[in-house]
Amino acid sequence: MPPDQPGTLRRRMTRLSSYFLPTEREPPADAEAISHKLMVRAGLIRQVGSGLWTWLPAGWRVHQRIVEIVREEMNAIGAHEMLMPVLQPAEPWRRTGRYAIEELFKLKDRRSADMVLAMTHEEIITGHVAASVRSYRDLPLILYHFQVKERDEPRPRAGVLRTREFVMKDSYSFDRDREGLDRSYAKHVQAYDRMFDRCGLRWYRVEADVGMMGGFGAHEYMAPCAAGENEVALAPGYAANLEVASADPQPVSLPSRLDAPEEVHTPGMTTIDTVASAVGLPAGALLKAYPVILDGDDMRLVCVRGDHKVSEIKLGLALGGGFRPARPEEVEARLGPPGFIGPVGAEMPILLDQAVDGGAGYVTGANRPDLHLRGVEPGRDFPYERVDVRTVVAGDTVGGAAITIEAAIEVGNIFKLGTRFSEPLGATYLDESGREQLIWMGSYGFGPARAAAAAVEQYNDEHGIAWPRAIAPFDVEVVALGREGSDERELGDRLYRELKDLGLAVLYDDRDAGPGEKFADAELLGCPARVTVGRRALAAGEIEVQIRRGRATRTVPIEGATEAVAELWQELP
RNA sequence: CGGGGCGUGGCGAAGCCUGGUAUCGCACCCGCUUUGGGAGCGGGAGGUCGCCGGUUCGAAUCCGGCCGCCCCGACCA
Repeated sequence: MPPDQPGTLRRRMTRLSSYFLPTEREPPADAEAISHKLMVRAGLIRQVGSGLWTWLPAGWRVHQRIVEIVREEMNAIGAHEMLMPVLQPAEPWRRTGRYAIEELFKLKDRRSADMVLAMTHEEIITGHVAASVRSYRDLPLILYHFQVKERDEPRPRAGVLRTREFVMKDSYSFDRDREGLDRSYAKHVQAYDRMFDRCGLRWYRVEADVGMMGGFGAHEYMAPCAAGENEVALAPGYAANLEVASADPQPVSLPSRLDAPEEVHTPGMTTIDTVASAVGLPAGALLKAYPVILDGDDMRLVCVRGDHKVSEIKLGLALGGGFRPARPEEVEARLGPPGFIGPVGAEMPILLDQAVDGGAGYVTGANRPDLHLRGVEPGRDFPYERVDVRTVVAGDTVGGAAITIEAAIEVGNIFKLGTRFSEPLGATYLDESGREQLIWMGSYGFGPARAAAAAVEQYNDEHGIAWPRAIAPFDVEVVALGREGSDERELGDRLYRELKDLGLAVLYDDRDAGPGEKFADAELLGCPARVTVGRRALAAGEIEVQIRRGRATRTVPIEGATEAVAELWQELP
């Protein structure tokens, strides 16, 4: 799909009477997310199947405006646009080990060769670079494309927020070493910050999990909104995905020390809450024991404060590998009855979360039925290794400031891959001394569809969407009241032409519909400014301009109205 | 993958329990009226009730199987 060049979008005739903008009065019955409801109602998107969406003309204009912003910022950091196929041979995916990914669509061609539908393009781009880059003189490089991604998602949801097919801008950086990668990464940070600013989104750049791909660092760009699938932990100067966030815990009042642990009878009390109220202490004065089995079949006992939860992501990072929770029979065999386990006497390495105070007495399971221990001191009563594995909670502090937790949707991510792909695919170069070296890579994604949906999530009211100026389907919607041939229509026609000539993208509602319907449709679609030409104002020598966000209206003299509207538009958010 | 729900003209719903000629609102078409907040009156078109099978004189309705879609969780390279 060739992009619209600046200008061509704007010269096109866009009269609503002959445009395909099917609005709906009611949202689809199965829609939950605001962006899902509004984008369907406003005639921007339509569903084809689970996680499969068509972009209708007005919706595609939004998409393409975002694409153009992204393209400009990528070009500004010296990246080169290209295009790679979605349908690919399976072979390079086998080489990188990604053929096993369940989300990867797999198929066979007519000669029964294994093929895949790409979910990203590391394999192919790295193959090209491996084949053509020979020397350190060829580096660094940043290459990118806008291409469809296919992912067999277990659960598509919320309109275009999580789909099985979507366009992504993916770029890939190639450098000779780690420092070079850091520089390419920094360029992307700069470009991405600008992209999201220009799209008019509220966003955060947060520290992210590097996931199963390993890697040397990653950030996610998160747009806060109710329909978001992620949570971000925020404090002044701090932003992280909740999955990996770290913070100082809130204090908990602990009982005075004991010389040695004492048994407490706790019949049938297998939960933190029941034990806490039985001993008359806050949940944070208890230790929660979480037994896990490592990939090598070894067992570890992870302990966090009773009022905290283990973050499986952080635990995975701390363990440096895969793990699973121990099954009840494994707990029974190696520790004690589930519900009454604890670190004292446990014959396995113990990982103690750093929120647990070292020199104080905690209540823990006794590894015997119906018994807990009080006054248990880490170090004195059991050996441990310090880890940071808990999920932070709102009210914890970073640098003394309390964090808040907000739902957000991931709209972009940037990732230091290192040599994860260059190694299996043989992407190397010769350095100055003629030695073969692996290329250091980064990969960077941006989802225009998600950015569009996030904008709808962030900017809407009971009447519909209120687009940021930069990505609205049209800059101005002209609503002419009255019928064909009336003075209102005549002036509407004129304003439409003049606004277009000034370079604005204008949608002109020239339908033979009532005023209520026109206003309702205009506010649903959400162009940043609406120009109304009606008899009332016409008689006074004025037209009316409504700013969509906030819905404030003002009148403008007909004389010089076009310039006034264009000036006003420049100042919109 | 676990749990829950839904499938009836373009959209939203009722009817299903208790089997008997498919209903309502909006949208659509024609005519007249109406034009600053989703208009009024009159006339009209449009549905294999997701699919297949079974029970029955008769199935949107009861039974079985399948398909599709949504939500929560798990997952999300």
